Amino acid sequence: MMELTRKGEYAIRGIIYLAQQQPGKVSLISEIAEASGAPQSFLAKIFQSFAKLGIVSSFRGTGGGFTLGRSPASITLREVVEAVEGPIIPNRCLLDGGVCDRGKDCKVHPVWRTVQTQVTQILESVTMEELARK
Amino acid sequence: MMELTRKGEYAIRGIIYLAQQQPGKVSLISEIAEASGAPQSFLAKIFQSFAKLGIVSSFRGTGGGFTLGRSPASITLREVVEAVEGPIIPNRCLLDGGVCDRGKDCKVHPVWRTVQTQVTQILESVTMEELARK
DNA sequence: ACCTTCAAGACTATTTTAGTCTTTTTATAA
DNA sequence: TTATAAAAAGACTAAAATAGTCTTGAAGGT
Repeated sequence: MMELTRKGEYAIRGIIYLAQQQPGKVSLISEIAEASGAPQSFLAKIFQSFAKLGIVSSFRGTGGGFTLGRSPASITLREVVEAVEGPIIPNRCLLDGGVCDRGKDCKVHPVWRTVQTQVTQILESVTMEELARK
Repeated sequence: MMELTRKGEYAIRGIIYLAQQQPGKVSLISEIAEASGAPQSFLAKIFQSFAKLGIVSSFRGTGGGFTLGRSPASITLREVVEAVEGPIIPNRCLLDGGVCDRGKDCKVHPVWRTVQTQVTQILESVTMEELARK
């Protein structure tokens, strides 16, 4: 239960790789893919969505590739995970402000809310800067 | 991310329904299914596995059905969830004692370990007795 | 012009989820 | 002892999510 997908793993490894490079250094997707053990074209898709979110910056043509879009210290694990896996929602009831069709006296609801809060906090507290340290 | 499946939801609702009945009262699967809004034959499968684990007791023939296998206070949400969804493992690396192919210097590993511990503790601390109260 | 690199979108295979249906076993009751 | 009532077991199916691949296009560099 609650398993990160391969997509999520590749995403994290790829971003950490970028965070470990010298600031401003542009890395090819082929290079990132090899370093993180991810299929290149799959990782390319992931990084495309990161580029849209500003987590990475992309450059085309000769000498192109990817760099981090912001400082490693400002990118949290939560942001990376949610970018590829969607929001952290342990239960459908927690969608849309948490209105559950099972009524207000559902005792399970607040438990999942707690899980959601805790997990979010843990992932929020970890930055790429920390994860990049060797 | 980290979403409980329908199976998990049905399982929880079904067990709570049983926990709300008078101790010793036998409930038909058709009755539990209706009360919990689950497809009967699907819920039957779920309760079959619960019976094997001793979470519920089953009785065949006329007057048969299901009761809780133990006191509601001794059945935790964690037990119910893990019975249907498998162990709480946010990352593959945490399997088999936590040996990750990416080496010991993987900084992400302990984060997922923390998530695992926290979620497990939260679910462990909630019993069916509490959830059954109206 | 030509080459390099990412962007976008269509496509596919595998696995997981979410069930259904049929047959068998066990128990009760007439 | 036969009928009936229920769960157990197992085969089966449909839909969705995951985990990719492949082709073409667009942007930038030489």
